[in-house]
Amino acid sequence: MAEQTAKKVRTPDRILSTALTLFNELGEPNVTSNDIADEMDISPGNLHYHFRTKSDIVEALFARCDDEVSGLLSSDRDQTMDVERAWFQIHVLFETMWAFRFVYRDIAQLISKYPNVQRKTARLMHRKISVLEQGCKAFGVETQGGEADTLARNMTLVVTYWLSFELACGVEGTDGDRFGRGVYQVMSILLPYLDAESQGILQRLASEYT
Amino acid sequence: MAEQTAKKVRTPDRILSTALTLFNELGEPNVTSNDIADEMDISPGNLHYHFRTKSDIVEALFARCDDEVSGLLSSDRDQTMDVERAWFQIHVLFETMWAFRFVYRDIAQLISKYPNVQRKTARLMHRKISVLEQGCKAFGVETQGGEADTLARNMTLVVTYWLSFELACGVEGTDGDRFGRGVYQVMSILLPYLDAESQGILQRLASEYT
DNA sequence: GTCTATATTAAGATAGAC
DNA sequence: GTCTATCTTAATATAGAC
Repeated sequence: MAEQTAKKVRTPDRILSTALTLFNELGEPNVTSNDIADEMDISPGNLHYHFRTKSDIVEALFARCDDEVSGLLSSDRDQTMDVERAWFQIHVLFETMWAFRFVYRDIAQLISKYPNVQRKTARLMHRKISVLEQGCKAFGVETQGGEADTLARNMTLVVTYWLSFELACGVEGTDGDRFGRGVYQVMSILLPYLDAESQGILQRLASEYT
Repeated sequence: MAEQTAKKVRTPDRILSTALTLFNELGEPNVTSNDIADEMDISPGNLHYHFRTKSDIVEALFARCDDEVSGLLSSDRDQTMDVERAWFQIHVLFETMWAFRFVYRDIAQLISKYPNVQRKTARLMHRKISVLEQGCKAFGVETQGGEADTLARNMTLVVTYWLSFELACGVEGTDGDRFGRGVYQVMSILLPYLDAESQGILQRLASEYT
């Protein structure tokens, strides 16, 4: 044990982080298990010793992604809500999704191949909607007539597919501050429902971050 | 020629329509050229005679999809705009996208595999944004400060990814009137910017179609 | 135009030595 | 734990007969 901690990063972890890098860069379907082994300078046999199949790697990474996003959704629930906090939380969400962007890019493909992904994704989507609906209500959006639900669905959709959308539009991969635009795009759905002061804060944040 | 029109549908067309059905049902990456041949009860060799590669089939279908959506975007530009017309046009857009849903489901994958798809998709996205921006302006959304642009981007995003979103949420495939919700979801972004009368019409349409 | 039969390639998985 | 070498399978592409 003491020896293990002293040693370099364990091979299983290196496999996962190398796979994540390649998946993000090239798309999961375009990366073979041999590509991963090559990139790490280990043999395919060795890779197979740690993860019997490529599916195991994908599912491990997906589970990690699901955990991290899930964690973000459950934090700070009893805090008071204001525009700055919302901006910040959505920004953090984007950072995490960026770290696992292959998941969101190829989600349909992953869903059709892995039953676990299908289940967890549906669950997470509904949690996102519900968290954002609470957020909308905290900003005073009407609760009767389902307006908060409609808004929350749109916000969830924009959060989830913003990176895919930029890819489809052919936006260059300036990974630096690419999230500002996305955060604003999400928050702008809420804009007409905010009071004048909050609107001002949102506009200020937008001009600072884009 | 006269003989051809008398005959049954030509094989190349049957290949395309069978491929489209299977791609939509199972996802393009999960359908092999042999699956297509099997489904049609022709031999793989015969299929290959008409389309040298599977890529050729995919690109032909994508081009057709691009053409149809493109056509919808350029129609009726000088007509006056009202809520009912907008609703109808977005509904037609959904129907076409539904007919080619494999394209939108696996767009990232297609983009990374086919350079043509990348180019055409980026172009189409920008046209969508621009058409919807004109629409927003026709409904009186402020043109200074880029509000119309922000709204149009969100609407484009929701139009484009609504079907993927429902898939990810685990919504059952009730292909009947599944578009009403989507159309409302798109139009709801515009809702706060409409005058009272238009808002009423939109709400009526929403309750009729969902 | 359509078939049968076969070749090519590449991904994924395994066996056994070190 | 790691390697080399090999096997299986499946997708795709081709050749040549009818």
